Amino acid sequence: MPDRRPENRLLRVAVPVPLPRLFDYLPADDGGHVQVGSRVRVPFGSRELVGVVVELPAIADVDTASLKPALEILDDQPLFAGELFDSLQWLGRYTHAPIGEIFATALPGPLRRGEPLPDTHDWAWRMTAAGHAGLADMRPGRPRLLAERLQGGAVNEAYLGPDEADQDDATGAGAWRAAARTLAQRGLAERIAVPPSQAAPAPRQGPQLHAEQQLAVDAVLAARHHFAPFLLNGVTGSGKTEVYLHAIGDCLARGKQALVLVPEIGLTPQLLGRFRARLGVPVHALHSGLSDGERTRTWAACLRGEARVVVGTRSAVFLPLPDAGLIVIDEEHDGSFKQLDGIRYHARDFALVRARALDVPILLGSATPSLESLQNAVGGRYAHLRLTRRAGNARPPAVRVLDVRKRPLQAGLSPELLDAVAAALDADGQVLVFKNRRGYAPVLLCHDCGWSAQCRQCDAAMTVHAGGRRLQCHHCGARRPTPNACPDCGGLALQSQGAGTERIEEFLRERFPDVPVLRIDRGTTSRRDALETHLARFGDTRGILVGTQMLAKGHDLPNLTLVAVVGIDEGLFSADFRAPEKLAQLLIQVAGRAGRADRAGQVVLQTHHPEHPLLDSLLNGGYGAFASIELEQREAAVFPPFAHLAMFRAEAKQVELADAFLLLVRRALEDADRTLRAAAAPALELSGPLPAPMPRRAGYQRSQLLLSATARARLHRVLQQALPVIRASAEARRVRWSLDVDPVDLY
DNA sequence: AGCACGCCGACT
DNA sequence: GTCGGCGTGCTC
Repeated sequence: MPDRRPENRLLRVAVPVPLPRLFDYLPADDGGHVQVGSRVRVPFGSRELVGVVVELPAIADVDTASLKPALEILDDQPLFAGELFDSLQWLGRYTHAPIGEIFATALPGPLRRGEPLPDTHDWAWRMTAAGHAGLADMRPGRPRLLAERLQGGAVNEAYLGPDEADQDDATGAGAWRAAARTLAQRGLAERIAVPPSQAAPAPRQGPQLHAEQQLAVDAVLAARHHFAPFLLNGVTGSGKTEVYLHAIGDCLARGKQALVLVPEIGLTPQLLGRFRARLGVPVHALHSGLSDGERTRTWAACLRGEARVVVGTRSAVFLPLPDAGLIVIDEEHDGSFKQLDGIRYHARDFALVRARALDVPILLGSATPSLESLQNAVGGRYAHLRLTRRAGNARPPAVRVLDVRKRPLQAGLSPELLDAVAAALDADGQVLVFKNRRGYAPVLLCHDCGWSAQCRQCDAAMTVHAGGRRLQCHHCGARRPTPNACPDCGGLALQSQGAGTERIEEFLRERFPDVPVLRIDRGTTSRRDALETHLARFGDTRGILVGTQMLAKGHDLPNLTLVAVVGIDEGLFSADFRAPEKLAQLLIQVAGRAGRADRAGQVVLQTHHPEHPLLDSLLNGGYGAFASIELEQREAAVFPPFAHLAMFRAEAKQVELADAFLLLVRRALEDADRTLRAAAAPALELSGPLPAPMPRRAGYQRSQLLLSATARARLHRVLQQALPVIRASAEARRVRWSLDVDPVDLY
């Protein structure tokens, strides 16, 4: 039996600094009892930091001469225990990130700074004695309705309305809370702290499941006691959420916690309202719009097992789940699950690791699954559940491809597209003009014949550099000057892609002066709730919406009869191997916005490449057909999911410094790979240093180096061996650099 | 990452 | 004569 007495134990602490090692401390003078997973305040150089205890080595085993004592034990119960502690260790090894930074990113700000775990009581309202006496004299109205309800006993603040479905509905919860405050001002009611709700869930009956949904639910319930990954592949409108609700309801009935991850844009009040109304337990939301205090209380409520259901965005994957029973990832293909800075984790992938460690089922839902997940389903690693039927009678929209080669374009819009817009407006419909301009590097395109500049050595488009004067390949680095005329047809209509949404909006305003034109993009809609507000004001009247990604999902637009998609050609010929997948997902999603049960919608795709295989497979065989062709191409080209990638990025004031660092990285990786080659298996492929998609940003020159390996284990071993050399180099300190395992955006 | 220590230019 | 530039070294 090891000696566990605290006075004979050191604290081995993970400190939030970018150093890949742990630091030992003598026990704190206060002698507080420490456990692995608790936070401690420690001296570090000339400052104080909050770290996490990861080991309690015996004093006898360590040279204590240079050790300082810890200052304060911050938790008497560990914040990271069991599964979460282990899974975070795994994440550290997988991302090759310092463990101290991993723990720090897993915690909400206040806990990271050392504040105590907050109370997690609920608030309730109850009548005062004066209230009971005064009820009879009250005038009719909302306050009186509420007072009558409170007569029956205190009511949790989350359930003030007459109907639980009202919660968080702007007019619902807000108005009832106002009524409660009115009562309080008159001394008729008071707000009291109550222990968190322990009530058994009071779920409500949902609609009857159709046969496919029932099969899916049965499959999940049959596997509910163990780790089991499911891909729930359901077309738009097929009722995936109903399947989630049944699985979650079962999880709650077993007294377990459920975690639901949704994309940033997917966490709407409507979704929360639906969950709350149906599940009959408090549903916690976790997203970037919450205050530090709210996030921290939710974290604490999870740790204490009080929160039974949490719906959250990416960072919710770090919540402690002592009683986990189920994890759901909605829209699993969505790019917002990947964190792009700091610890570059993928919430979907980490959730899978956690589900395995927790030994619970995990449900990945999407109408347009990622090729990674599809491949896992095809390979039998995930059970593949399909929902092919649309609920109700909703018909899929009619899709028309418009060939715009040699057509006169105004603000990038063809006359035929404008005719379709006019017709839809004449029929009192709403029109969405969707401009796809998602971070693709600019490619060169001939407007006359559709030719685009391709690299001679790679199967990829070249990107436009140096203000349009040069073409460069991001795969091999090849360069050549931009041609003056199209090499195919001799035309002079070469253009690098793109009229922006502002230009389109301006043009449409002039062209259709008598209807409202609303532009929705990052520029007009930076605040979180601004989208809802804008769309609410736009209403159901005839008019035109112009926008990008943000309009691809979310808010229902029942009067939307025409979706016009422009600017897809850069996606068809992007240098990014993931561009076709993203474009196909986007097209399916945007198209799904048109039309309702009673009125079929219309989708118009404007392109220079009406015969492109992507459009052909998508239009004729749907996403499934597209995906199987695309998977074959990925396999042939040895791209994910048939290869595993990692990306080093570097930026510096001078390109030379960034490139010098990446060259050192390259050499270190090649050395490491050579020493491992005895272990057989094909070698690592390296490409770079190459200029990053936006080669200059904020005065910094940015370069990147891509690694690719067919065996994941090899990729990790090479990184593990090379990283100490890389970190210790003088070059590393002259640049800002990062390593991204499983990068999603290469260009 | 911070922060301290340390050795070279334009200012009270 | 000093204030401050950022190179480089270290953090239990």
